[in-house]
Amino acid sequence: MSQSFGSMKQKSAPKIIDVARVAGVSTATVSRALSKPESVAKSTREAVLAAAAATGYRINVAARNLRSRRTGAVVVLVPNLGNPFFSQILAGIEATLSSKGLSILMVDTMQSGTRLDFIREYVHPSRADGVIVLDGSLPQDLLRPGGENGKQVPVVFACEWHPHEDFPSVRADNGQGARLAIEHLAALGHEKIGYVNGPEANVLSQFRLNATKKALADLGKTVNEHWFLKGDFTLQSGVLAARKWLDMTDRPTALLCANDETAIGLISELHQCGVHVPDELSVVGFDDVDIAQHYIPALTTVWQPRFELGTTVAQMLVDGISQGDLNPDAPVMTLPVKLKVRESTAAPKPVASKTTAATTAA
Amino acid sequence: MSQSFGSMKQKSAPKIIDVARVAGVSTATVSRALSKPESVAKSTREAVLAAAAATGYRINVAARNLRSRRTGAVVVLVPNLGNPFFSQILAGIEATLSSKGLSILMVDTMQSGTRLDFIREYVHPSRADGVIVLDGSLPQDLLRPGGENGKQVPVVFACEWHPHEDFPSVRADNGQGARLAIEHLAALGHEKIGYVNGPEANVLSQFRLNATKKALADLGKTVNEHWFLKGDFTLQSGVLAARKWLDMTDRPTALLCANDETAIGLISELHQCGVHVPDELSVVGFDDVDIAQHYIPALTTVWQPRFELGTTVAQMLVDGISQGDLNPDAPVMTLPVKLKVRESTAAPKPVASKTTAATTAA
DNA sequence: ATTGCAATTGTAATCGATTACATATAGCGT
DNA sequence: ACGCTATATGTAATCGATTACAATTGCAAT
Repeated sequence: MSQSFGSMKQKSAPKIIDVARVAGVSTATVSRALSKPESVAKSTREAVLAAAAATGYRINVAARNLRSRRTGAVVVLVPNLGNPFFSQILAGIEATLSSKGLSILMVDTMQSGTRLDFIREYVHPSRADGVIVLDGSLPQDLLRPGGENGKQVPVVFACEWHPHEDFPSVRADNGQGARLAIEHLAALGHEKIGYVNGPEANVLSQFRLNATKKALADLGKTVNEHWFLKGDFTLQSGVLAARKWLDMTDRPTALLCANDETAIGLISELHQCGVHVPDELSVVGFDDVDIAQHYIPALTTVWQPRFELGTTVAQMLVDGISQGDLNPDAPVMTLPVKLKVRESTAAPKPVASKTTAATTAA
Repeated sequence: MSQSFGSMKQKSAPKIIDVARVAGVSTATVSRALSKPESVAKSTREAVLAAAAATGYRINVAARNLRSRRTGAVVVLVPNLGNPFFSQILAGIEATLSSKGLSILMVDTMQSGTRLDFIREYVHPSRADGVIVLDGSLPQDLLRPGGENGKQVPVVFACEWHPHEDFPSVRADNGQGARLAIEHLAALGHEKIGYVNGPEANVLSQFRLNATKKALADLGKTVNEHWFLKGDFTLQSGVLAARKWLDMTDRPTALLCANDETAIGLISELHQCGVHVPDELSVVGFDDVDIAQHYIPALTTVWQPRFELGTTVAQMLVDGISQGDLNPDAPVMTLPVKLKVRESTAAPKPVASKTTAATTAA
């Protein structure tokens, strides 16, 4: 009854030569039939496919990669996988890359932050065919390895970018987003408009901040530095911003936040303190995360095409990989944004102390 | 002035033999010095390391993988990368795997859903050293490939699992979570308690649903099928649940939702319709996503240790990989949950029609 | 019939590391 | 001094596919 008789030998995984034998052709033909089907005769192709199916053949990726000097993988450097903002972008990247047969090596630059060498490992032709960077604050030499010797891995940026380098990149029109938000607030009648920034070192923070100031200036509004608060994109930084706002003597009547998390943290803390949005303060977010329209109040915010950002940057990289080179003239694609006006913004409430209310009357 | 003189030959990437030459040793020694440093004399090791640094040597991963019959990669099958619920878990997985030098191949089973073969590609020893599955609804044969021939890839589940298979898995104590939620509602005085389910096919949905019914029964509460609504974990399904609740003649006074998204969609839609939570309906979520405590009202919900779920499942897999085998007795780890009582739950409002209010008085 | 070209297929070198096995050296007990 | 073991290193086979190059075949044009 024992099953361990000799004939039951553990046949190891079938290799290309096994398929070749079954199909009655050479390994070269099998390889071609599988990877470049149009280069073999129809009858041969069918025989090979049948043999592959019969033997249960599965290609050994390492062997192929070694010989063909590619990896079939793209490294994605994410600042913080725990941040839901990136999930839609990643989904877009995944959709495009997987449709091209490329796999995704996901690296969290925050987790791995202590060991830059760990990240450096991945930015290398033997590791990946290309790199997508969602983190604008990585040291530049990490992405331009080697210098003179050997080929570089194509690198593209999405969302964030390196201000002083010219890598190809795809981004949302952050400047336009800030401008739309400020114009919306101005149109509602706000004169005293502030801003809650993201991390100072972050290129998006800087860009949105500058665009905000410019838009305010263009509209002839006061740019009061006291109304420009620091933050770091987290819910908690919104909470802190709320407390700072409460402590102010001369409060802005509207705040644009560097992202939705900040806006939500801000509104929630104000709510805890009995301050109502938008009655006492108008708040605008940035990104239009899924929750935004279901927040209470529904958040007025700048929508970004996050999924498309992902698909676009992935496509850009795929094109670059297949062309062999990527930086003809470092294209920068800027995708349009939209302002979603919802319930967290309203006209400022008439100020009791001043008699500006009178001016409203004819 | 031309730079293109002959001596400026394009030196290709240095290989192990180049390092060996510089260090004055054999390739075998270089390999050992780099991967098993303790097996080589101290002086040699230093010489090799210096030579590696001098030449700028970077290992060719494909070559190593081919020879050593491993991949250094773990496949993570995510149901939906766009869903922020998974980001914390992924971050935990990333933290643990990257600390072990394993890279992550991220595959979105929803994106790739139309082509199961695409996913099958990844569940193979030549592609990955192990697989972490966050999607309980994948066909089983996909994860148990081949059958008799060849070795299997170790597979572990996190969060979700296969009800009829015994893969090792790590999960939150969903039953306890549902029970805590129901007990909390009961303690507040609710008699009419309902539930908004997730996708019916989802194992979490089923589990939470059953635990909810059991908890209700144990407490002697009515289990009214009309109060058990369908859903699918999305914000939108919460919105629909709200409309169904509004349409009811005999409404429950409290609803437990299968996840936070549903709860938030529910509350936001009720808010739009002028119904106040928790005054007119108590709502409990599940998962404690970051936003939950900053929602208005702050969401009472069941907290799950998401990051730890990730680190734990990754560690389990790493152990399994190093032991060569994984399924000694298919361990199932259940991590504890906590109920976070916040502001979306309150005692039910006294019913006007009945005179039950009188019973409250002594 | 012969040559030339295109379409197919086969042969064998090759990708770059790891590792089984062989060899050399050093240390140590008797 | 001898043999024995442990440690360190070298030699060369090996992982499993791809692909340059050669060889074959069929067919059309001359």
